[in-house]
Amino acid sequence: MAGRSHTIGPTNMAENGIDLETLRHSAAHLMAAAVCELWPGAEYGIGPSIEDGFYYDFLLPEGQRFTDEDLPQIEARMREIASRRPEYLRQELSRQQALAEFGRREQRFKVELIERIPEGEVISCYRTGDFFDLCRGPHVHDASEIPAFKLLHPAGAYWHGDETQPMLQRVYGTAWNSQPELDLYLERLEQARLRDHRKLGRELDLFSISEELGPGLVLWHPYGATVRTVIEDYWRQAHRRAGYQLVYTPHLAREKLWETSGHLGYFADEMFGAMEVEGDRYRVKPMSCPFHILIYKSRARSYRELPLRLAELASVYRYQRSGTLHGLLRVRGFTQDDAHIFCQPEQVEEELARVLRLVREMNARFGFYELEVDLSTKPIKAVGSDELWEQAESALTRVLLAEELEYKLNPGEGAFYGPKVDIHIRDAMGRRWQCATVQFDFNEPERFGLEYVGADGQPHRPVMIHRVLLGALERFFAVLLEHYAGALPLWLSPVQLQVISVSDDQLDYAHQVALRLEQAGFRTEVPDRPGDRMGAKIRDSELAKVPYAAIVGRKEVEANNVNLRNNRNNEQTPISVEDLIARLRSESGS
RNA sequence: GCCGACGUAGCUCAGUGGUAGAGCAGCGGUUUCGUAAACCGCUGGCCGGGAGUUCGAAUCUCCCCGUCGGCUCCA
Repeated sequence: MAGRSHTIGPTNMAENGIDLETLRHSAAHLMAAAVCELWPGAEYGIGPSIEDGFYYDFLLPEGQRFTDEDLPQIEARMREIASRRPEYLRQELSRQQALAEFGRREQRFKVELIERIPEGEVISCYRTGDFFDLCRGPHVHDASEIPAFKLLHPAGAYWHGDETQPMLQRVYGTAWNSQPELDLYLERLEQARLRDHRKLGRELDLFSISEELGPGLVLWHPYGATVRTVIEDYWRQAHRRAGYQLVYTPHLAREKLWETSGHLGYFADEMFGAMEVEGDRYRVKPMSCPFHILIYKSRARSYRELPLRLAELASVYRYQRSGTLHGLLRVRGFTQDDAHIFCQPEQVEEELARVLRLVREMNARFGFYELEVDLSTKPIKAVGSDELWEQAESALTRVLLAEELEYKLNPGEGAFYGPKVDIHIRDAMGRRWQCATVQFDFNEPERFGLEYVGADGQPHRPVMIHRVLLGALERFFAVLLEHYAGALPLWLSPVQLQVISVSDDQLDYAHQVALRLEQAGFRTEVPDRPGDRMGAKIRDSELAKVPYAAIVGRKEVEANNVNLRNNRNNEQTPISVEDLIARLRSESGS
């Protein structure tokens, strides 16, 4: 899950005990040993340790599949094997020996793996009881050294992750150095479940996805739409400040446009089908770049007006396979905070630096301070000259260094049309999310024949940079919700304050107070369901994660003030409405 | 799309072949109350959809749709 590579537990550091990677890898072997005993003739693929656990892939005889009920049985067999304390015995084999050994055992996946091992590399295997596996190691001494493990869920997984390959049966598990650590991890999984944006979205009445509407299409309810509007307003303001010009473009275009851009060639699988209009074919847009390019091309451009930064909150539609949809994190219709920067080659570094600064500023505003950067470079199949790539990659590297952003290099992982920088944020649970991405594009300026007139009076080709900062509003909203567990900061809360009357007698006063707050620009509600007691209203207010309640009873009416209740820490303060407004202003940064 | 699981009231869930249930929410009434739930009553379901087995299906079988956990891909 690129957008959701969850790390739930503490990092994989062994505080006391065995290195967790070793431990988990050994647990994977133990599980494979158990599976091979229970399903004789099972073939095994790979079984690595992963963040928070391990898995192992199997091909069971006669196309059998694991079900949830199988897991306790496998786990019991693992414990039984572990109680015999089999040692993990290392053995180095020659290529021929290894091929013969796994050939004899009819382990075709292992044979394939051995064939892929480069000449001259040591081929090592590990034996655990009757289980024999190709493996680099290292491992624990014996199976009793795995103090705490649990199998989590079965899943299907293609061999080498390739759909054309057979689908293997994967079992995920987790292993820790002690039972309390395992318990803590399971508890964190439960915590993550509680702050799942899909659950919060329903409970807080923020959004829904309706089967009648269609999978992967989002309905933003009034509260959710309010948050989105706040995000959008801030975004527009920040972009205008940063020198962007805002544009709007349609949701449809002639299919021909996507031929020109090249999207039909390599992106057709993700585009919704064509519709016929007056003999012409139209497509719903999966991205906005061609539209922004057409704005650029609508007249001759001078070097004097570059960089031209066109930005749009653009709703796009992409056909995602049904199995990949996931709440707001993976949808078919979403809104990118898209922008395209057209500039002269020598302006590239400055533009990149500005984008990165804007990424920092915006993420910080939303409460994300930790950024992790991936730089992906030229893949084997690519357009554009080596020289262009070289320039762009070195510009990216220089800017990352200058901005003091540490980055991870992913050689060959760039898009075919240009190198890219992906920026990940870490949320409150330590999970990593990709939101912002900056990509060079050597393809489209060429295809659309973009030009500007330079100081020399000659036509030149501009450099084009695609970038999103929040990514998609849907996904970003989901990340925000999970980050704050639904308790959004004051400036983002759909309802910032509720005025709660002690009895119905103070309702008039409550409405007067609310009116003053609304006039001061705060989103305010007065709960007035007849018969509800103050306690019930406070409870509802807390459950709705409204940051503040202003309690008004007889005392407050008399003193012409309110009793401010911080719903998040139950702090109570008598305060005048003027002071309350000042306080809310300062907290919300407005 | 593929593998597995699941789908009962708006929500959370009970109900394994014999008349569809609970709590919360909603609605009506009574209560006017000081920091997380007042009380009484009522409404609400083609048991995801379709086909089949059966005297009889929420329950068993098959197909479809959707959701969830993965694989792949990505904002």
